Amino acid sequence: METKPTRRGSKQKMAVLDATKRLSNHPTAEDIFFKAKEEIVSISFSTVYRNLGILVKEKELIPISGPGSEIHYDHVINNHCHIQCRVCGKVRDMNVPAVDFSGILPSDASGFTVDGVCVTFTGTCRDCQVETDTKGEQK
Amino acid sequence: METKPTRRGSKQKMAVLDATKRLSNHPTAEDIFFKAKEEIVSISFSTVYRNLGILVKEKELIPISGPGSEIHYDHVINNHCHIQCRVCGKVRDMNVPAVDFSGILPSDASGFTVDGVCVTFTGTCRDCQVETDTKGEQK
DNA sequence: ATTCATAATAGGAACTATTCCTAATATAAA
DNA sequence: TTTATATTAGGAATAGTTCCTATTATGAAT
Ligand SMILES: [Mn+2]
Ligand SMILES: [Mn+2]
Ligand SMILES: [Zn+2]
Ligand SMILES: [Zn+2]
Repeated sequence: METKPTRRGSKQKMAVLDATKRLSNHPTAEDIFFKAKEEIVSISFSTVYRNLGILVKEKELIPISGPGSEIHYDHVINNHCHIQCRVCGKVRDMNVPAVDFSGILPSDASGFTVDGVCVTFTGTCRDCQVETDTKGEQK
Repeated sequence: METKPTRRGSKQKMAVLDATKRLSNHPTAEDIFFKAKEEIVSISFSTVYRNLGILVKEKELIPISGPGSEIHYDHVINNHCHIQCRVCGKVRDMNVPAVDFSGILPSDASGFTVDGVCVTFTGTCRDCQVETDTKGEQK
């Protein structure tokens, strides 16, 4: 039996993946929407969200959720750590070794089976450190 | 100059903290609301949220945000790790050493100053492992 | 005790990120 | 070309949280 020769990525789906890769700094769905719009002016928010969900399932992207309400997306899918600014919400990579969860037993994990780990540091980015009078709103 | 002898905790604030402690398993705002309601029948969601915010600022509680949309609260405020069920969203403690972030330099952190770290494993809790026919909806 | 200023509350509206729904359109197979 | 299905754009709905406001509780000063 063949693996079904199902439809390849649609133009929109590819635009979403491309936009995420070109933005590269852990963009939000909104960031991705506007970047993808540069390629496909008619693309909708709905389509971006749907394809982000698909791309996460296909392990082309990783979702990063932190203290802020928005989900950020990462096209670098290996296990690494992030830091998020408490003030402006921006997410960057952390240059520290990632936590290894391969040896964890269910007994360590309250009976859960473990399939991943997300290490997110919190702090203040350089832009937001410059006093609170210029309010840090940049991405 | 004295530290202002400001108002102690209100009845509602204490009820919120108490409810969180008695629930103990990383309850959500909604869980806390219903538990606090057992003590103060008139308490409102608004009051629960406001006091949760205050208690977090006062470091009486820690907020835990993960893949699911809801914030969970922990009255155990030392630095430890959690695991969240992908299916039902429940949060439990992880019996593994917490990540130490005290020695991290700004150079490791893309120029951020670091003030905390949140290590959240993901997986499937025991209740949600029993096939997908009994859909795992319990807390 | 009464007055006063202020802190906190209950209730509900507003907000926001995300998901869901639907009719229209694009695509690939037959 | 016809048909079946996948995907889309757009907008409505949802859900968790925050914000607003009139009312009530509290403690200090009189
Ligand atoms: Mn990354
Ligand atoms: Mn805990
Ligand atoms: Zn910042
Ligand atoms: Zn579960």
